[in-house]
Amino acid sequence: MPATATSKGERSAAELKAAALRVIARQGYLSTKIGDITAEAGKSAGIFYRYFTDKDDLLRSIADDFAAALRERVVEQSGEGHVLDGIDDIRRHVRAYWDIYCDHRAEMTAIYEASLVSAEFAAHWDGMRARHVTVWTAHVAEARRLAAPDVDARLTALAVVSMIERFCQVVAPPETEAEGDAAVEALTRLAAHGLLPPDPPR
Amino acid sequence: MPATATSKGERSAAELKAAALRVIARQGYLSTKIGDITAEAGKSAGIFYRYFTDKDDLLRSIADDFAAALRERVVEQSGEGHVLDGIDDIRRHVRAYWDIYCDHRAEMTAIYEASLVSAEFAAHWDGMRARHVTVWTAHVAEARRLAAPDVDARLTALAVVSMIERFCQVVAPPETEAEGDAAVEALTRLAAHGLLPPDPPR
Amino acid sequence: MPATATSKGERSAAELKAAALRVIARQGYLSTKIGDITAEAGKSAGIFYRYFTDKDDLLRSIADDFAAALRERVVEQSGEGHVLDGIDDIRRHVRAYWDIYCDHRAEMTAIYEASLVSAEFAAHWDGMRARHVTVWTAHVAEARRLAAPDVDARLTALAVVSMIERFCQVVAPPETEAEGDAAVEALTRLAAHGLLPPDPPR
Amino acid sequence: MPATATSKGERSAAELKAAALRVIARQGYLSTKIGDITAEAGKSAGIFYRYFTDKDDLLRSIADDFAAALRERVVEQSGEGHVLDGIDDIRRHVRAYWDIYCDHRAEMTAIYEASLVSAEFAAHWDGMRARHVTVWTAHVAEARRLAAPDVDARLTALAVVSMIERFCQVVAPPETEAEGDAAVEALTRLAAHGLLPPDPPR
DNA sequence: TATGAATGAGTATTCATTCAT
DNA sequence: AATGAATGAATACTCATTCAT
Repeated sequence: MPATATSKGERSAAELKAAALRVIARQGYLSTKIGDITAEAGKSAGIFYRYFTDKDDLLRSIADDFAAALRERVVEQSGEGHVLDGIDDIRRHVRAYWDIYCDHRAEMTAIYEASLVSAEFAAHWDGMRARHVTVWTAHVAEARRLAAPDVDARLTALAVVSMIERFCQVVAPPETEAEGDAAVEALTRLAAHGLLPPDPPR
Repeated sequence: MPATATSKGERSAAELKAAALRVIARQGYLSTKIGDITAEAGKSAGIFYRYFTDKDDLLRSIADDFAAALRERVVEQSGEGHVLDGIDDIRRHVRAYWDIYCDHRAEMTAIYEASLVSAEFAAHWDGMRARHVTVWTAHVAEARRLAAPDVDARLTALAVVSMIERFCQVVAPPETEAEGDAAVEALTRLAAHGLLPPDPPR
Repeated sequence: MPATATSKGERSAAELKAAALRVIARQGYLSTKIGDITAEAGKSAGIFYRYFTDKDDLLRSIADDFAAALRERVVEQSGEGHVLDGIDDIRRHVRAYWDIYCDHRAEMTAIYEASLVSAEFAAHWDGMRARHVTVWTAHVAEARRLAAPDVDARLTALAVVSMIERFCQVVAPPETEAEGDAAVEALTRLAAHGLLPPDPPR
Repeated sequence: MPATATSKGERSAAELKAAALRVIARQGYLSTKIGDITAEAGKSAGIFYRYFTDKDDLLRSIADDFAAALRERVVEQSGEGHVLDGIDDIRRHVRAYWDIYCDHRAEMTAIYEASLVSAEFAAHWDGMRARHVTVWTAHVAEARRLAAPDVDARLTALAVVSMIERFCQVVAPPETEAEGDAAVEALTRLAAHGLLPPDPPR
C-alpha cells in the first residue's frame, strides 16, 4: 500500500465529521440524530459506530479538530504585540473571535448546545470561556493600571466575553463582509468607550 | 372554604408548574422528562395530561405566567424617568434585567433552552430580545444625540443586550447580595464607559 | 316522600343511558369514551360508576331496555296472522325490522359494534339474528311447501336476514317517509320475487 | 443470491403483513395491537415502525395489496360475458364475491372494522361497496328492461349487495366445499327468484 | 469496511377506574 | 348522590446501538 497519508478508514471518519458539521449548521446539535448524520454522509446508520462510540464521542473528536485549528491560528498570529494599549488591540481581539466564530460556527454551536445537556461539554465550554476571560482580565487590569487583576477586573472581563460570545451567536456569520465589519466595529467601540460620551473637559 | 378561591385543580396545575420549575432549575429544560416533573410534585405520571397537553404546553403556560409577572414589575416601576442621560439610568436598566433573571432563572432557562430546539420558542425568545434591543436602541441613539436610530445604534444595542443576557446566564443568581451588586456594577460601568480610560485632557 | 315512581338514582341512570344513546348515535359505540357519555349528560366522570360497573354493563342495560321495548311491540302486533302466504306478509316483516331499526338505531349500532370486539355481545347479536333467522326459516319452508325446514331453507333465511340487517345499517333512518317506504318496498320485492322476471307462461 | 430478488427488508415488511393478517383473522382488527403483530411475526416491537408509521399505515398497505389482488382476478375473468340475462350470470357474480371473501377474509374484516372507527376507511369501504352497487344497478336495470337505472334499481342493487356482504361476513369461509356451493346457491336463487313461487299460470 | 435490519430501553400518552371530599 | 382529581396499567412510538451478512 502506498503512502496515502489517509487510509480509507480515516477518510470515512472525516466524511462523517464533515457531514455532521453540515447537518449541525442546518438544524443545531441537539436536534441532530445519528441517522441524520449518516444520511447526510450517504452512508448506512451502522457505520457510525465503527468510528465513534456515540454522539458525544463524535463531538469530542470535532472539538479536538477545532482546538487544533485554533492553535494553528494562534501560531499564525504570534509575533503580534500582546499589550492592550488602545482600541486597536481591542478590535484585534474582537475580530479574532468573530472570525473564528464565522469560520467554525457549526463546531461552536455543537459544543455550546451540548454544554446545556452534558456535564462534560459544559466543562469544555466553560474551559474555553475561562481562557478567554483570563486573557481579557489581563487586558482590563492593564487598562486600569492595576498591579494585579482584582475580582472586578475579572467580572468586567466576563462581561466583555459574554457580550462577544452571545453577539456572535446571534449575528454571525454575516451576509456581506461590510456587515461583518460593522458588527466588529460596534463591539469594539462599545468595549472601548461604552455608551456615554466622554466627560467634557472642564 | 378559605378565602383562597383557587380550586383544587388550579392548585394542582400550579403545583405541577412549581415542580417543573424546581426540576428545570436543577437539570435544565431539555433534560427534564414529564415523569421527572410529576415525581417532583409527588404525583402519578398520568395527571400531567389533565392540565397540559404536553411539555411545550406546560412551558407555554409557564411563559405566560412569566410574562404576567413582568408586566406587573413594569407597572410598579412606571413613574420613574425614561430618559437615559447618565450612568444611573444604565444601572437601573441593568439592575432590572438582573433582578428578573435572578427571580425567574428557571423560567428563562426553560424558554431559552426550548428556543434551541423549537421554532415556536425560538420566536418567543427572539421576541423578548427584540423588545429589549428596541429599548436600548433608543437609549443608544439618545446618548449619541442621533435624530433617529441608525443601523449602528441597533447593533450597539444588540451588543449591550447580548452582554447582559449572556452574563446573567453565566453568573446569576449570586451567592450573596454583594456579589450581585458587584455584577451589576461591572456591567454598568462597562456599558457606560467601556474599558479604556477617557482620553486625558491635553 | 311522595310516590315518585322513579327515585333520583333511577333518574340519573336513565339520564346516563339516554346521553349514551345520543353520543353513540353521533359517533358510534366503539369510539365513545365513558367521559363522552358523562359529559353529554352534563355530569362528572366518576358518577358513571355508581350506576354501571363499566361500559359493557351500560350496554347490557341498554340492551335489556331494548329487548323490553321489542317485547312490547310484539305484543302490540300479536293477533295478526302468522302465516306467510304472500308478498304482504313479507312486507310486514320487513317493515317491522325497518321500523325497529329506525327507532332504535343507536341501541342496535351499539350492540352490533360491541359484537365485533366482545364475545359476550357477539353472542348477543348472534342470538338476535338467530331468532330472526328462525322466523324466516319457517316462512321459507312454508313458501316452499316443505314439511320441515331443511338446511337450504335456513341458508336462504340467513340470506334474507343478512340483507335486511345490512341494508338497514347502511340506509336507515331515511330523510323522508317516502324514502323509507321505497326502501321497504325494494327489500320486499327483492325478497318476494328476486331480480329476474317470472318465466313467461308457455 | 436466489432468483427471488426481494430484499430482506421487503421480506420483513411482507412477514409483518402476513403476521398481521393471521392475528386479525384470529381476533379482529380493532382488538389487534402493534405488539400482537410483531409477536406473531417473532420480532421485536420497534421493528414495526421501520416499515409502517402506524396501524392505519399497515392497513393501507394491506388494502393496496388486496386491491392489486382483486385487479388480477378481474383481468383473469375478463372475456366472460357481461350481460346479465339469467340466473347463471347472477351465480357467477355471487360466486366471485364469495370466493374473494373466502380468500381474503382477514383483509376485508380489517378494512370493515376500521371503517367503523376511522373516516378514512369508512370512505374506503363505502367506495368498494359503491362500485359493487353500480355493477348490480346496471344488472337490475337490464333485468327490468329499463332504459336507464332509476332510484329503485339502485335501492334494489343495494339490497343485493347488502345481502351478499353480510352473508359472507357471517358464513364464509365454509368448512367444506359443498357448504360453500350451497351458500352460493342459496344467495343466487334468492337473488334470482325471491322467496315466493312464481304465479301459477292461469 | 460497509450495510441496513433488528433490538430494547426509554419516554410519551390515553383512559378506564378509584377515591377523598 | 355527586364531584372531579388522582391513579396506574396498557399501549404507542423513538432512536441509539448491536449484529448478521
